[in-house]
Amino acid sequence: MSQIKLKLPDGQFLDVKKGNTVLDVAEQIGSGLAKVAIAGKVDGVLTDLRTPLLQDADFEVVTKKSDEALEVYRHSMAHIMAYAVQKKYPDAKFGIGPSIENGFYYDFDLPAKITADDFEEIESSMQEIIKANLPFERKELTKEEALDFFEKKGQKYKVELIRELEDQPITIFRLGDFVDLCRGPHMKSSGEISAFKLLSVAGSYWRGDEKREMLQRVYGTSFRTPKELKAHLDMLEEAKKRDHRKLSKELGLFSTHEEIGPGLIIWHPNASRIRHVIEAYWKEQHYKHGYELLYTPHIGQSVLWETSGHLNYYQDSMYSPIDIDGANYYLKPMNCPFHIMAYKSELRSYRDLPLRWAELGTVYRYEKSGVLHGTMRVRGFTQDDAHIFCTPEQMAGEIREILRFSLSLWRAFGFSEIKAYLATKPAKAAGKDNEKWEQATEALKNAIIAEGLDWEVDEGGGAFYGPKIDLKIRDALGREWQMTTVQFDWNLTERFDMTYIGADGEKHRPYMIHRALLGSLERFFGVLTEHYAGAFPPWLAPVQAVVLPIADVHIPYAEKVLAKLRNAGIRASIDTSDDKIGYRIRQAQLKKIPFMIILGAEEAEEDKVTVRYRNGENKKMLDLNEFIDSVEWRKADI
RNA sequence: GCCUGUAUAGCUCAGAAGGUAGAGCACUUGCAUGGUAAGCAAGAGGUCGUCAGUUCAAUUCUGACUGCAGGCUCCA
Repeated sequence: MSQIKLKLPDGQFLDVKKGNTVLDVAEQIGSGLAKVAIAGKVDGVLTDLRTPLLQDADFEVVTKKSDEALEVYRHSMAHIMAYAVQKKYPDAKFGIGPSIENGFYYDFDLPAKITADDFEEIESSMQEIIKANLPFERKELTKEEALDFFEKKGQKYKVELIRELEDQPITIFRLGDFVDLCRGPHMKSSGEISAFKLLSVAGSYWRGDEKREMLQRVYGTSFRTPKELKAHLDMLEEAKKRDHRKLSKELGLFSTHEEIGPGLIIWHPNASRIRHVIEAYWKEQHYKHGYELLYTPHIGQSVLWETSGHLNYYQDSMYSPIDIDGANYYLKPMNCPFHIMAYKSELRSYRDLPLRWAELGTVYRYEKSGVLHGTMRVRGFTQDDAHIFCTPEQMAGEIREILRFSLSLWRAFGFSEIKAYLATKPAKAAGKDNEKWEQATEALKNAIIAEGLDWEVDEGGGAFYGPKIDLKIRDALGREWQMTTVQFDWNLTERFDMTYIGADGEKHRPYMIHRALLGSLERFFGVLTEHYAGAFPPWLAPVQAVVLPIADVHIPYAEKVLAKLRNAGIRASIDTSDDKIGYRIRQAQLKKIPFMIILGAEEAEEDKVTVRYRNGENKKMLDLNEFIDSVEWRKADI
């Protein structure tokens, strides 16, 4: 038997017998290690413990504590769940069952519908499987053997998958009576798993294709310990509490109406106040960053959308035309053509560039009814849009500037964890303008690196008209939201035949960059609401302070304090209802108002105020002016 | 759009073998002027999402539609 050479993480080499399994090697390194081994990593690929090693490789043992082990756990959980489902429905056909962030799922084709009521039964069946401590048995088959095996079982989805597999041999895993096509890796046995819970069931298309069969997908979550599981379930609870749709009802933020139409948002006074503050800050910052602001119409004639190409490529997302005097007008799904028309209304010189034109532009897009979600996904929304027209030489600097600007906005709104995704040339743009693509992609990459952002490449994720950067921001619950997008566009400049006169006196094509920093105000507002759980920081809070006189006799003094607060530009209100002070404090607390100014005989006498902070903290007998000075009522540079 | 649920007062939710409904909060009024998360009492408020079907009778059963929810696909 020949030997192979494995390179361990510490740089040492280990000679082992060819054909030894990952587990054998772990054993060789140390029996303690073998005990805690969950899988191996061979040349960076997660590999099952039972896999024989056939050639020299970088070798690493994945132990219980690593994140990769958690993936293995969850993937194994998916098999255990599938086994439980097979016990309940022997005719079940199986789709796929991977591990995902925070859990796992499995897709089933079943003779009956699974509902949440079935979870308890399936869970206890899973418990039994775990208790039985059944081994996961790995077996290698040829493609023919595998096809034969699953065809006999009537597992048509597995057969379809195997047909497309090129790797030989094909591996299957057996757990009790459940045999699944699977690359692995898996645990040694089902008993090594402890904390799990089934969460939900939903439909999902086979292979994500809406023309294919609809399968039933059961989602579950699992962790190494019950404690971690509980922490995750608590987080889900917390997310429910923070749901912007729920908070909207509690705080009076927005509404939608069947009579108006789905996905169309009515902003109520409190949300409108917040939006006003956001917009005011946004506009001020844009002027500071060298932008000009534009206002453009909501509709435009068909010829505009023909030129832009939207009627060709984007019509599915556009609403039917409106006939005006025999001409077809379309509601705008994007603002760019209008900005381009503004550009084209004059002859432009290279001396005019760059032009940075921004607009809070409200657009309308047809979104499938099933995707609508609160203010996060709607049919009418306002983008914080801008278009930058520049020379090719200016491009890199402009990108850099946009990123920096975006980061400063996110910081201002209280978000600090940001990740960039560099979307490169897609297959459909293949061949064309390679040099341009490379240049622009390079500029985007350099900007990301210069800003010190965490990032990864989204290979082929760019639009057909140019590469882009998307920024995802992480909220207080650790959830990621895609917000900022910065996109190159060589298509529209061409279609609209945009030009500028260069230093050489000749016409040149400008570069165009689309960008939205917050994304859309509706979506941003939803994220902001959930991030702060409705307890907006003072500068954003619709009501910043409420004045609460203890009893009627204190109203005159309270009015005086209210006037002073308002004079200082603070959004303050007064609650003179005849409820007792405890009740009014409760009301203010439920409305998450940052400051309660409580005034009674003592305060009136000494011309002081008592402040109750939103967190319950109480500061008695403060000087009003000193209190006012202690709070950031507005972002410094508004 | 597709799958699975779901729809009762402004909100959160009960409810009936098919005989037109109830609580808490909110709201209105009265009493109480009360120092840090719900004072007391009374009152008002619903064609039980819409339209059909079955039935002597439908808010309850059936179907369609619409909205909403969780997913899938798509996306700011």
